[in-house]
Amino acid sequence: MLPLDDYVPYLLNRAGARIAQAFSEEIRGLGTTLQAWRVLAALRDRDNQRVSELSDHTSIEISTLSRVLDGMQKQGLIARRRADDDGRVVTLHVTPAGRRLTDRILPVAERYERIAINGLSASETATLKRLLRRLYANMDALNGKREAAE
Amino acid sequence: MLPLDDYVPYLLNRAGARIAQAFSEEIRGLGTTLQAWRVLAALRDRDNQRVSELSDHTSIEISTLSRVLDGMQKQGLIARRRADDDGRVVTLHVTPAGRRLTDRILPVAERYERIAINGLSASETATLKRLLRRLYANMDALNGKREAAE
DNA sequence: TCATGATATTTGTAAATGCAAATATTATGG
DNA sequence: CCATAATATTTGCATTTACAAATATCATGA
Repeated sequence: MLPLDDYVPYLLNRAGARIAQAFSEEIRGLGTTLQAWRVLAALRDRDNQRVSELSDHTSIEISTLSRVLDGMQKQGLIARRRADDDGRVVTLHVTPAGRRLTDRILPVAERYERIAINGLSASETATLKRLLRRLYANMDALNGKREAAE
Repeated sequence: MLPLDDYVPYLLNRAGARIAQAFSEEIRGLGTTLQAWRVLAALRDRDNQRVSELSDHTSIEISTLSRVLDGMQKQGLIARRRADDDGRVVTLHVTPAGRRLTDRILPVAERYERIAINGLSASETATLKRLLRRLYANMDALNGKREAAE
């Protein structure tokens, strides 16, 4: 049978797409993009990440991310630094301008979180977050298995 | 504060991206794409949808969708038909070949649903679905408000 | 130490995407 | 009935994206 609105990947995509769409439109007014925000948010969580880590934390494919970083660097939002202990690794750093932009986006991000979970109780929100983390872990386990098989 | 993994849009995107990624890779072996599957799944739910409805149900931007439909039409998976009561409207129909492809993707889709919700109880799964529908409705309400303001 | 393989990132290139404009058709008010 | 506005879809075009290949650096074992 499988009606569409009982299919988790569909529900997930649908909700995510709507939030991303609305949020993107809004921060366009701040002269930036959703992808750039994902990078800034990840680096706010922890600065000094390497490109591959950032790719993981933002869900941006690594070669795409490389070019997103080009753009952000040109805008002076981030800086690339070559790791001194391993010359292959590039680490990313938020500049003061990047921090200022982050601070302007943050209230918007917080507002969209509130809009998204509007009408959910605190316990429902906590459950939602827990289940979403579990979904991610489930998919991640699958990835691990596939890589191990190679 | 806002740590990233406590932020609903982030958790949503992250889980959705992982599922989409794994599923895409898999159905590539069937000679098709995630976007095409979204169209087929939506039309399986209800055939005869117009382009704008399909855009809504698949979360594919309408001009992008128009070209996805071009490709699927060339592959003989769907047919376009002009509505006889309104010449502006184009409705979409799955062909027998499209149905055969759908039948081959369906078991894969069902498997990914199972993988995603692995470890969740039936009641947790039901809760997850309910909360995701609510999130979508919340964002949709926002859209409605914005359009009404114009 | 040197050759070979592994890892991290970037770049080449073709395809996908999305905004805005164009096109086609229908609805509405005078 | 006609002009104008509204609606549905497609197309022009610049940007973004992703796969594969290239590049740069490091690790390993003979």
